[in-house]
Amino acid sequence: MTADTANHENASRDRIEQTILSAAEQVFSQHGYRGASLQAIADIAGLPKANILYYMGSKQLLYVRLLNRMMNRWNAVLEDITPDSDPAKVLSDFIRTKMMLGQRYPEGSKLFAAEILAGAPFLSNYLSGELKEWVVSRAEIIHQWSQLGKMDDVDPRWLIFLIWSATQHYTEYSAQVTGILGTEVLSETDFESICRFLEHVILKGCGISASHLSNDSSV
Amino acid sequence: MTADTANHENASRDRIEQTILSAAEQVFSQHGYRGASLQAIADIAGLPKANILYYMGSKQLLYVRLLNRMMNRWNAVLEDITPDSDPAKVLSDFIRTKMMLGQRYPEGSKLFAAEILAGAPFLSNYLSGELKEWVVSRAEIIHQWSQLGKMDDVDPRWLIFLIWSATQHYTEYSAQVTGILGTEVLSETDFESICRFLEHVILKGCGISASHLSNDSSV
DNA sequence: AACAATATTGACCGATCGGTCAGAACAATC
DNA sequence: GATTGTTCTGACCGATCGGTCAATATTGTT
Repeated sequence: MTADTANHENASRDRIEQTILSAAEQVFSQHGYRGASLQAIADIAGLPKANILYYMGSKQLLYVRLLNRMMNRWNAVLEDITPDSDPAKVLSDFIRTKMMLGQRYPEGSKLFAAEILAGAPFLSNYLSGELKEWVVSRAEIIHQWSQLGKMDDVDPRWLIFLIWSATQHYTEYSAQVTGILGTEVLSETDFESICRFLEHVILKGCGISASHLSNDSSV
Repeated sequence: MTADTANHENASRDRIEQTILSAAEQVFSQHGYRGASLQAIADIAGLPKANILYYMGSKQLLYVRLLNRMMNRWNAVLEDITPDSDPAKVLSDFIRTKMMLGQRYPEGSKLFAAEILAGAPFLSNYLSGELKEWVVSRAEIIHQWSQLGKMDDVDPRWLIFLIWSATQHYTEYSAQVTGILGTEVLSETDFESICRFLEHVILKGCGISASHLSNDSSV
């Protein structure tokens, strides 16, 4: 054990761990915690099963590590809004950011969805703690927007849930969406069309004038 | 084997099968196909595992039977709309019906969601067949509403997906919703508030005047 | 009562599950 | 080149997986 055990920079170990995490994300996102097997993860990673456990300790440690990695990616969203912010800009940014996060981390998003479907056994503290506080604080600011006459007096919690669900749908239900559209993946054109549609409907539906959007003629 | 094998009315058998289906719906909806075990289903049903297989044949047959049962519950939604229909009434009915279906069959809805998350291995034909045709035909009618000036010229497919996702969210993400709200279940007041919110935002967002809604002051 | 059909279930099967461990292989230091 | 610490992995463990089956219990018919 060298002196810099904690902060040593072992590139080989990091690369292997990333390989395992990526493989595990695929399997967990498709089959959930119970349905995933370490053997399947090992096969995708191209490593013997014992090697997975050598690096990750246990199935559960690997799983919660993936959950934490995904939650960290969601930070910094809607973090710096104030009552003075422009609802049109904030909400359309929110919509686009969430859509892009889903496109960027589809497996991570599905992993999170599967965890919630299972009743969130590993995330109940997070949901009723950090995330609840995040929603409550954002909701207060949105409510102030309403009182300032910037938008309709809608319940901010339902608005947040609406944007979450509408954007997540295209990653977590990608199998349904592509099956119905008849394409393998969502095209860039469709992606842009969906973003414009959501911005149009949600902003207009909340009585927000699209101040900074000049080209909203075609949705 | 009696003469009326196909249409005999064995109440005992029906009751047992319903017990098994109900127990299986719980387990499959939480853990997906792979993660569910026949032993867990048997324990909830209060029957020995061999009895489950005697009635259902196999794990896969039991699973597809649950999928079919759930899909049948979704029929008759938006079936009788025409270009002459009132978009406000049709869409608000659509929203409320989907919200109620999610509340009525939470396990079935989650089962469906888990199947989609896994890549829809048992439903790909249904998605690209029946369901695709359903969406295309409904989209055509909605598009005609736009051309008749009844609503904005939005892409009907994204509108359908929006209503699906926004309503499903409260059943499939119930663990997240209740964790954030701090309540165990969704109250009747919240349910009504959500319905009104979605009607308000989606109808207004699509440029539909709420003709038959007299009390939309508080959303 | 006798017989046939159906329902029930404990015992068992090979396969796979998550996890352990001893030892081989490898790398770094002296 | 010997020593030491780390990485790697085949073999193995008890438990559980979906599924089979023979034996038993129950029910229905005559």
